[in-house]
Amino acid sequence: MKRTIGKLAGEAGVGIETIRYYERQGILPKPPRSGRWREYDDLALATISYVKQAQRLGFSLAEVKRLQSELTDSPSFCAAVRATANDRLTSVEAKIRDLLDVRRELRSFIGRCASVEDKKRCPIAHALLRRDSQTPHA
Amino acid sequence: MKRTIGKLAGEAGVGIETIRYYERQGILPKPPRSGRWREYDDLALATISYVKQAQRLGFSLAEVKRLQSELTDSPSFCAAVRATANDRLTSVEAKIRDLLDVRRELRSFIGRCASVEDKKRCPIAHALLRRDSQTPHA
DNA sequence: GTTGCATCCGTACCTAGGTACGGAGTGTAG
DNA sequence: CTACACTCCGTACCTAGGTACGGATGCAAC
Repeated sequence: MKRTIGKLAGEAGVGIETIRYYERQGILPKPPRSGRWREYDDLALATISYVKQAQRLGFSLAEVKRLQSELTDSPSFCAAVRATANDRLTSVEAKIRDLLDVRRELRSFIGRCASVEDKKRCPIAHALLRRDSQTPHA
Repeated sequence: MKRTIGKLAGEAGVGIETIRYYERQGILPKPPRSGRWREYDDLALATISYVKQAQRLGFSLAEVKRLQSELTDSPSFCAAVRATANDRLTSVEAKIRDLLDVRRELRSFIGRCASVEDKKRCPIAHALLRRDSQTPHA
């Protein structure tokens, strides 16, 4: 099935400008034209949905593009995909650890904060205070 | 203790340009000058370290700035800080859930991927494939 | 008394992933 | 035939948090 850019955008759930952007970035190939207009097939739709899936998993467009090159150039494409996914898994796990730390600190902070109602006794207040009086009518 | 911008930058572990940027953004007040040069006191150092701590917990500079205004304007500064921290906690928890999902999907993907060595049988390969042949010597 | 580092300021640039704009051409429905 | 929607292209703009540049000036040491 053939469709114009607007149809494809609707089916893929992205904006028209996004598709043209992917084409500029080399993520989507330049499609054939029917006269002036880009003409997309089902493969283009599948490509966009793979890109979106990859983004959801945290891959950048640059990584997607690199995998595309490896697909054509490298005999060990599957190994390259696994390596990329493993790298990503490692950084996701690091990020999870970070966020668990942040959660712990936030909870502790909220607990301490709840016990101080007077901002004059709050150390945060002192450090955040803007001393605009140092620059009067400036 | 008084120091110039370069000294302050060194003590706070940030760049000189970062301090001038914070000043432009209204995060740091305009300091007094000794002649041409900015002159910072210990409070400026404490402010930067609070900002850095806030950033580590995921607050944006805009949120830091908003809290500063509330500090001067609102009698319930402590409540505002707690509300901001609670919002942040909620979004951190959401992000943790997202990342746990992503981790699960990545692991499953890597497992499936490991069982396919031939890229001709890989569905990813088909969707990522660049069909550059459609635009020869362009 | 000059060498050399620090600082001044305004402005432009960077990443990532798009989004918006403007003016022109074109396909299609009524 | 005339609206009107759709598409074309290049280019500028957006967020967030800085970073870099360049020419001028000042301070301090040798």
